Amino acid sequence: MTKAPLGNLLFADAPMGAPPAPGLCPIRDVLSLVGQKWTLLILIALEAEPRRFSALQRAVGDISKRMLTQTLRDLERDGMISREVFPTKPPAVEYALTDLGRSALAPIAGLKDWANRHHGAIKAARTAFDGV
Amino acid sequence: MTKAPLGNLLFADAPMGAPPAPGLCPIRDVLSLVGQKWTLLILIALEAEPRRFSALQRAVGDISKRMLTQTLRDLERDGMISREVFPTKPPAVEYALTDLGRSALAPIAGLKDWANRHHGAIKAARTAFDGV
DNA sequence: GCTTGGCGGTCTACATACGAGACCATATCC
DNA sequence: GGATATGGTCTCGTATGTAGACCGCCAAGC
Repeated sequence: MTKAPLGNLLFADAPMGAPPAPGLCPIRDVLSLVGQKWTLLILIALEAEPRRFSALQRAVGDISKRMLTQTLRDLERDGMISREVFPTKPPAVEYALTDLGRSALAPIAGLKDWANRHHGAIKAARTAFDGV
Repeated sequence: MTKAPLGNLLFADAPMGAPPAPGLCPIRDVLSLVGQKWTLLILIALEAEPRRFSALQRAVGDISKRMLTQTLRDLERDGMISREVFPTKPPAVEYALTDLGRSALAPIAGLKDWANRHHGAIKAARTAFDGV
C-alpha cells in the first residue's frame, strides 16, 4: 500500500503506480508554472488592468524581453491570461487576466500572507544556520 | 509613484527603490524554496511522522541521494525541518518538521486545492492551445 | 535620405538546476 | 570474504532558466 512512491501521486489524488507522467499531478503542474521566477509578478502586474507588452516590461522592471515573452506564452497556454492583437500601425498587443487567472490570485494571496508572516523567522533561521 | 519597478517590491511590503537584493522579498524567497522540484514532496512525506534519510528516499521513490541531501539542507537552513543525529552503530539521522515547516502546510493546502479544482481547465486550455 | 527611437519579438550564449552513478568508512549477517 | 545497510560526498553530463544582443517594421526629426 505505502509501496507506491510518493513521486507518482505527489500528494494529489492521482492514480498510483504509473510513471510520473507530465499532467498526472495537479500540484506539480501548477507549481511548475507558479514556481517560475516571473509568473507571479506578471499576474500581479495584470491584476489591476490589462497591459501591453512594453508596459509590462516597464512595470516589472528587471525582466528581459525573452523571459517576458516566454512567461506570457506559458501563461497563455495554461489559460491564465489572454492575448489580443490590435492591428494598429505599430501593432499593439494587450494581455489580460482570464477568469481562471484571476481565480488563482486567491490561493496565491494565502501563500503571500504566510510568506510575509514568517519571513522573519526564515531569515533568522538562515542567519543562524550560516553562522555555525 | 508607480515608477518603482515591481521587481523590487514583488507585491510584498518591502521597501521600494532598492535593487532586488536576496531576502528583500518574502514571496520571492519562499517561492525559490517551494518552487524546487522536491521540496513539497519532502514536506508531505514528513507530515505524518519524522523519517530517516533512507526512509525518505524510499518514500519519495525517484529522488537521487544528491537531490535529497541538497533539498534537506535547504529546508534545514530555512528552519522548516530539523535534523537529529543518533550515535548508533550505523549512525541514524532523523528529519522532522519544525513548527515553522508545519505551519507552511496550510497555505500549501490552499494551493493544492486550487490546483485540483482547476487542473482540468488548465489541461483543456493547454490542449486547445497546442492544437492550434 | 539618413538616423533615431519605440514596438514586439526571436536568437545566441552562459549559469544554474537537476539526474545517474561511483565512491567512502563503518558494521552486521552469512 | 562478499553482500547489505547506514548517511552521505564527489564527479560528470545534460536539461532548463536567464540575460543580453539582435531583427524587421514603422514613425518622427532633420
